Amino acid sequence: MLISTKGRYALRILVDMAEHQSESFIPLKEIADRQEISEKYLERIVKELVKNNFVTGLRGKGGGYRLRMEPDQIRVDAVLRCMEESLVPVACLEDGAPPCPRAASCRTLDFWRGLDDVIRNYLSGYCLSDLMRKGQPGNDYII
Amino acid sequence: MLISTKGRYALRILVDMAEHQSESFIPLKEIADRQEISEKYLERIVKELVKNNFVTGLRGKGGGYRLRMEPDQIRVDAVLRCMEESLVPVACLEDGAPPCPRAASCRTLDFWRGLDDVIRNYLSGYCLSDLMRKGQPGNDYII
DNA sequence: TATAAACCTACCAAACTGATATGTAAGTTA
DNA sequence: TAACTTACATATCAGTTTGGTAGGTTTATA
Repeated sequence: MLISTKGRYALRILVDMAEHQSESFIPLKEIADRQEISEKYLERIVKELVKNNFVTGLRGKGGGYRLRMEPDQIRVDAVLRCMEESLVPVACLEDGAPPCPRAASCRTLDFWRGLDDVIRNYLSGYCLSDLMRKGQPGNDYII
Repeated sequence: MLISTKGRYALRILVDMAEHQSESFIPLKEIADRQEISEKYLERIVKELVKNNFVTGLRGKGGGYRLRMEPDQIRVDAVLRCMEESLVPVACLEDGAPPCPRAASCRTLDFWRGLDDVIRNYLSGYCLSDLMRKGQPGNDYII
């Protein structure tokens, strides 16, 4: 599986926050209830989102989490990349991977690179606001 | 990882066979040597290829494996699909998956479907002969 | 009969996945 | 100040997948 629950849940959390944006903070319990995901598991995920500056947390009563950027400034691939640490379809293309000695003569490498490009391309076209309105990117204000 | 070594090795095995096609059979040891993959591990992979009718095996001295179809009749996605049993980027889209009760209201489902489409589309455009000449599909006879 | 090959079955270590459990720290309100 | 609420921290864990290895059996050829 290219994308695990961590990546999927992270997106759902952020979309949820975006759709319930206000001055105040949203407690994780609220999101967990709405999204029907265990609060404890969400904690682990939100932690990453905090570390990567997508959201801020505030402790104590009235606390919770809040987006740190506007939904149209949060790129989906950036979110996924911080949760998954690799969105590459095959091991050969891994970022830190040792250079394959067969690369020059490999018949399949270009094929995998093409697949990687296609995936990258798709992912880079979306930001959080695109997911909120369930439309395709670039289709703003069509009504 | 979307594609494991099994899928990758399977493609390399088939390309290797295609490039060394003849009347006779190619022993697995030969392929293993050329591809620098353990013969024992290849056994497991070729077994699937036999079961799925991509290759035939012949036992005994002078035996080995041989393609059962022309390289331009073997689609890459068919090969991968029989090795990986799922080429879907997220669990929600799994074939046998129980229908998600949140599907109707899910903000991310369409996004994932789009990703799946893009991947499917790319994979379905290639067959073994495309990999042999390291070109793009449809670029036949440019020289 | 010796040999080479496919074929078969079982096992295994390491990593990854998807969590749960049990706290502690920091704010808010009565 | 005590109670409460919330984020934040750390450890553990069961199950699955991945990428193999080991050892043996069957079938064909020379």
